[in-house]
Amino acid sequence: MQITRAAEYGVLGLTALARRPLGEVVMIETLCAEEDIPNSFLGKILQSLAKAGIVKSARGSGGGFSLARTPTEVTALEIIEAIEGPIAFQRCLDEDLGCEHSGGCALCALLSEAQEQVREVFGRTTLSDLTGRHIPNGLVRQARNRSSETAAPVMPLDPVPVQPAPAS
Amino acid sequence: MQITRAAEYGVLGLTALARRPLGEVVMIETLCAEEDIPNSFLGKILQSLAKAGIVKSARGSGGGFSLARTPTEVTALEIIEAIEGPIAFQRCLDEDLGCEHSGGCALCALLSEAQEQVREVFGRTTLSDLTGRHIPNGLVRQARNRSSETAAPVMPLDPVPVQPAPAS
DNA sequence: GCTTTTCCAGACGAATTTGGTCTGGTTCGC
DNA sequence: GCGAACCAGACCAAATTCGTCTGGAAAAGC
Ligand code: SF4
Ligand code: SF4
Repeated sequence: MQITRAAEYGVLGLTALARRPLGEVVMIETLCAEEDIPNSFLGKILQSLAKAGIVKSARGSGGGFSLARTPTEVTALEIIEAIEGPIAFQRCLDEDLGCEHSGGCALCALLSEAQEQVREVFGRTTLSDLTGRHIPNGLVRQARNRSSETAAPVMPLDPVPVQPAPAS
Repeated sequence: MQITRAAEYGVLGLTALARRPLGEVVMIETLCAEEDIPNSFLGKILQSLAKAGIVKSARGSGGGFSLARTPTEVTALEIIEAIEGPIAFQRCLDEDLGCEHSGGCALCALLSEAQEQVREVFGRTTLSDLTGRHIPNGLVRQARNRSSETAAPVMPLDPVPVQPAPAS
């Protein structure tokens, strides 16, 4: 009953991208550093996202990834399903597999209801919503490392030095 | 992003039990036949349910399992969490593991919201709700087998011969 | 007290999924 | 042409899932 790491990294990676002006091209390595994601893994994840038309990729020197749409028009549901495939709580709710009992199965009905709730929550949350209230995980870790050098054991999480919102 | 088979079988097994008068003792084998569940697997699942105080077990000849509470007082959430452990969409939402970024992580907030929705749906559905609208999977399979002998390809799912609701 | 029947506890293991890495390409800018 | 970057897929280790199996232990009946 967990979201996979791939989906988690995918969403986080996109917030890193969405934090920038629309259309800016960024290398995988940069995104990984900002959100603390294993480098080559994010590469693979972004490929799925590119196929789904959420990001655009540019090869060659000066290349990287950029958002294909504005962050307000990309939902978390799209991102997650692009990476993990359709959300399905059981095989009966998966289009491909199915279950012969699904007609009269009470559990199937219950799971279907729960699943719809999840899709609703993910579906109404856009990438820009997420980016707005997100503190880049990489920054958090850096701050923690610095403070441990200077002996303070717990980091107070001061006002965060995120880049100012794009004036749009 | 799936409910495990164990949880599925657990819920189905309990509907089989709840279909009977409260307190009736039934053997694993009988329950398995009714809902089409691998025999020894259900044994293990029922052990967790017994530890959680949802069913009572009786050893020896004439033994088996019985519900420890009325079906109206057992929620699907209890059943599922007794089997799978607490529902947690990510490590940050799991009490034991946790994640150091959880403070400022937007994804964590989103997953938390989705997860609460699921818990709400499961929490308000009782075992008696489920039993009420459930057609035992074993019966469905038997009917299918019979109809395939007599050549009818699709089974119409007639009014089902489930035992009448306990007059209570 | 012996036997039969049932659950109990946990070891065991095959299959699948997850969480990545690596390699050999391909495409682009220069 | 060269180097920087993505691309496609093979590959792999670890974890999890989905069970089975075995040797008990308790209860009932004789
Ligand atoms: S929940 Fe019911 S319908 Fe869905 S897979 Fe399980 S048995 Fe089949
Ligand atoms: S969602 Fe955010 S807080 Fe939760 S585990 Fe992932 S990084 Fe940590």
